[in-house]
Amino acid sequence: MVQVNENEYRLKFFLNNNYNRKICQVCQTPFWTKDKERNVCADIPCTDYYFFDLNIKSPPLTVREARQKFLKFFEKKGHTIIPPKPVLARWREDLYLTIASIVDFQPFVTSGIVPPPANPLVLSQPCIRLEDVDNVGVTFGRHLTTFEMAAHHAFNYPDKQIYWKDETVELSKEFFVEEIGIPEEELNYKESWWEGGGNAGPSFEVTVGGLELATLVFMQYEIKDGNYVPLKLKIVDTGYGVERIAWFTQKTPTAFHAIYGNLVYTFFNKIGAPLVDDELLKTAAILAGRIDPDKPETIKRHREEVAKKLGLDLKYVDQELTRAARVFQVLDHTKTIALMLADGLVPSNSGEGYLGRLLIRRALRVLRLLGSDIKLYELVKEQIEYWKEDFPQLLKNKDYILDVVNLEQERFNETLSKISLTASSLSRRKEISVDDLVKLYDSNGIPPDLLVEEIRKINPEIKVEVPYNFYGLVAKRHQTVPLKDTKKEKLPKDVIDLAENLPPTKKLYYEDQYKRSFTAKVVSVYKNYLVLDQTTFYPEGGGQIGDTGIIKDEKGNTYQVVDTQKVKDVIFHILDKEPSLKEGDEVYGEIDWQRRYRIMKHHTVTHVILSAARKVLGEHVWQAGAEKTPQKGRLDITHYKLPTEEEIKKIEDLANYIINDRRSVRPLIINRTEAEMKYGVSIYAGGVPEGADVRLIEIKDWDIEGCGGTHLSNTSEIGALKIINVEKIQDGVIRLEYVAGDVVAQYARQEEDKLKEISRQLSTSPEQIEVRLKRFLEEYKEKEELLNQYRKMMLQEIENISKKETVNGVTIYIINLFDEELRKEAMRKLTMNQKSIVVNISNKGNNNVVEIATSNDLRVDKIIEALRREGGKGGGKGTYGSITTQLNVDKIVNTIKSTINNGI
RNA sequence: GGGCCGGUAGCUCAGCCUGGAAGAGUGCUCGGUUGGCAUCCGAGAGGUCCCGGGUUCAAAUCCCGGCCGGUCCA
Repeated sequence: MVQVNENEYRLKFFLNNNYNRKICQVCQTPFWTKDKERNVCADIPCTDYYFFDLNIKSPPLTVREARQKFLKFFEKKGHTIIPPKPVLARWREDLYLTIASIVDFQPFVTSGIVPPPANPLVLSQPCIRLEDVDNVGVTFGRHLTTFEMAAHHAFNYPDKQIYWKDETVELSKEFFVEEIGIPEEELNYKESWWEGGGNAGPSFEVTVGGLELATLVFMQYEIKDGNYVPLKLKIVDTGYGVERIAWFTQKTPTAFHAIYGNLVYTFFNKIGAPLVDDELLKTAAILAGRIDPDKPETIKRHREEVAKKLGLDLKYVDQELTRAARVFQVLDHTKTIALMLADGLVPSNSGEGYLGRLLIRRALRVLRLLGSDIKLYELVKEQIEYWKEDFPQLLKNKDYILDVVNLEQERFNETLSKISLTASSLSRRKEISVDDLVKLYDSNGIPPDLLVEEIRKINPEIKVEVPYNFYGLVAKRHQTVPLKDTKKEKLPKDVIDLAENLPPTKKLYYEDQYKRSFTAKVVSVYKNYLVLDQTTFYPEGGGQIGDTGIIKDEKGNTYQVVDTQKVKDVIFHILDKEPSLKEGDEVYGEIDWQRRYRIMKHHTVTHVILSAARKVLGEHVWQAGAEKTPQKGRLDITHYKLPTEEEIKKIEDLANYIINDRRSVRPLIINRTEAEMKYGVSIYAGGVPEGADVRLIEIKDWDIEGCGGTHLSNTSEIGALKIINVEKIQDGVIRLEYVAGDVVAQYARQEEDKLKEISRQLSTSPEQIEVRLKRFLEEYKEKEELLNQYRKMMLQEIENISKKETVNGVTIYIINLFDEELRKEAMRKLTMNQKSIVVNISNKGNNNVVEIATSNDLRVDKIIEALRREGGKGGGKGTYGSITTQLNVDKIVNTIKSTINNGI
């Protein structure tokens, strides 16, 4: 940690209100309090939870009430309430999940590029953090995967100060004292330091009765090369734990009771787990601060302490708390699952989607350990019911959520079905190592606890143990040096460097998307890369490939533009050869319009299809990638199963309806914050653009999304759409390929040509191709049967066909069969009788390949050895061998005979 | 984004480490047993060992590349 100047924390507010700076006797952290007697920071693990014993004025608050109280209070204090963002941070390219309220404003607001939606503002942001997923339940509410972070933010610009440290601390004091009714002496402001996302600053943790109720962060530094550089934009970033406030006021046995109310009992009931005594749970919760998640043995100790304090049998306590912890874990996970899916997460085996699958599988595993056969979706349904007013998106996407949970359960069952097979094969061993368990879990997803349970059923004696830190060991297997992001650049490095010093190119294709030609001045020429002051050549971006065309100079030279690329705002025309141009020359440019127009059709139709897919498949559909070329369009969408043919037809029909409905298409450029507030984060489906303003493409009453591409001005120009291919490219991602406009005709022609070619090869007409093919296949089968009959005949006669000699009581058959199938059968048949050897000699290039088989009372070894001595190469084992040799047939046979003569 | 595991008969898989004739169970077909079913007995059909390349006299097996599936981690 950095050496922090003490004055950062020495606020006027503290000094004027008789707060004292103390040092915690346990953790040595300085903190501020009005209580002269206090010498511990009132935070776990320096103390146990003792807020149960505090007298506060507030009535018990549910999560919703706590949230409302917070929002209303800060609204009263001049803050504007803004709505929360989704739990999936899709406006961020470096994060999957919304882990804090400040994430909503990164990176564009926090870096000062765009203003916040209001200033100061207040919100309650549902967040998801999976770091502590292993600790949920066993700490009885200390750790959760989802929580609401209530926050008031103030953005202080050099020319516009809102408020800073004193006001922030005072606001928090007023909220806690006046609204929650906490005696001011119980408030503690722990000095702390916060760092994240390249920023840093001092912070206070507000602790009361063992609970950290809020953190107040003052973002005032940027970390540059290890140094702290003061920020121009100083941000008040606070985070109040809504669930903690609810628990604090309700004083229920555990935080789960406070968050979920009656749902706790519903879950115990539905899962079929007997309830656990409240007094036992409360004691466990009070002492939960003593658990150190990094030291699994502390969980064991925690239970011993609970048992001791209540004078109960440890085995009983352990059993009861284990059961309760598991039910709590299911409670927590099912809420998080519902929230993730409601915001459009599609479970997958990698990327964002895996986070959903992970939680679903953890929940399913725990249900199994609880011995419950309830369907997970029934529990998720309860969560939707419980939270529907707080998070309306749950109800809106209920069908999708339940459908996915059900499907995921089925998939997990398939994985689990491997357990019994694995268990029975492992149970024969005496001992199973932890390493084996880790490998099985890592590679095959077999949960160790379930596996061991199964193995013990077969073999109770076996030595096997699942260590407490099992999942830590799994994580260790994955610790590797992170590879540098090897982004594929479309331009060589020297060209990219060149762009650094060039002015941005004026984008004529935005002024008029239909513009085909233009004149411009040369800004820079490097090899065959040409930069102009303005251009109508569209550079590759947003999935739309770069334009091609021609550029002419005043001397009458014509250059082909083979591709167009950009580096930031500098556009490079890539020419077919190095031009004889210099800075300042005037040139004329013209894009290949036929090509570009097709690209535009494929681009606009992509937007039409995306919305059609959302309408048909569900709101969760998100663009995972796209490419538009003159030949076809390609759109990758997130969806949890391969769409049926019916669904694809519906999408196609719907899109064609919009095309025929002549919808206007127009670009609009608006401020990013305004765009987000108005249209939501779905405008980022195609990626997150840079800059303060975003360019949106609006198809009237149909679709709106951020896009930098060139578009038609009306959907009717698309003409027609045909989806030509649908495939699953990875778990949770479906690829659609399609053609539009006159390319549909081209595509039809291609298919027609293929059909004609096939017909030609089958010597028939396209009309009769099916009948012809059927006949053809029948004939093929008949021929094969015929061949088999001949083989059988040959086999029956094999003794007569082969050359037969007897040496030293051993019968030698010499054959020469090139049909491999027949040869093998023949060799088998002839070696059925004892004391027989079959030799097949066939020619291969200049060599003879000798295959030797014997009846099972003989061995080939000596013969092989003899032939090797004569220069052959090869080997064999038991009753079969083969060797390649230059010897002629007679020599081979003689060698074999003499070997047998000498005793085999 | 990265790691690991897998792809062999319709299905479930063994064989691969240590290269040498493609296997088991189940299902299927036929026959026997039975009043019929289950069971049992016997026979048979069924294979691009994922694809491509390399090493080798010889590749399901070893090496490299690709495709597909599973799984875990971030």
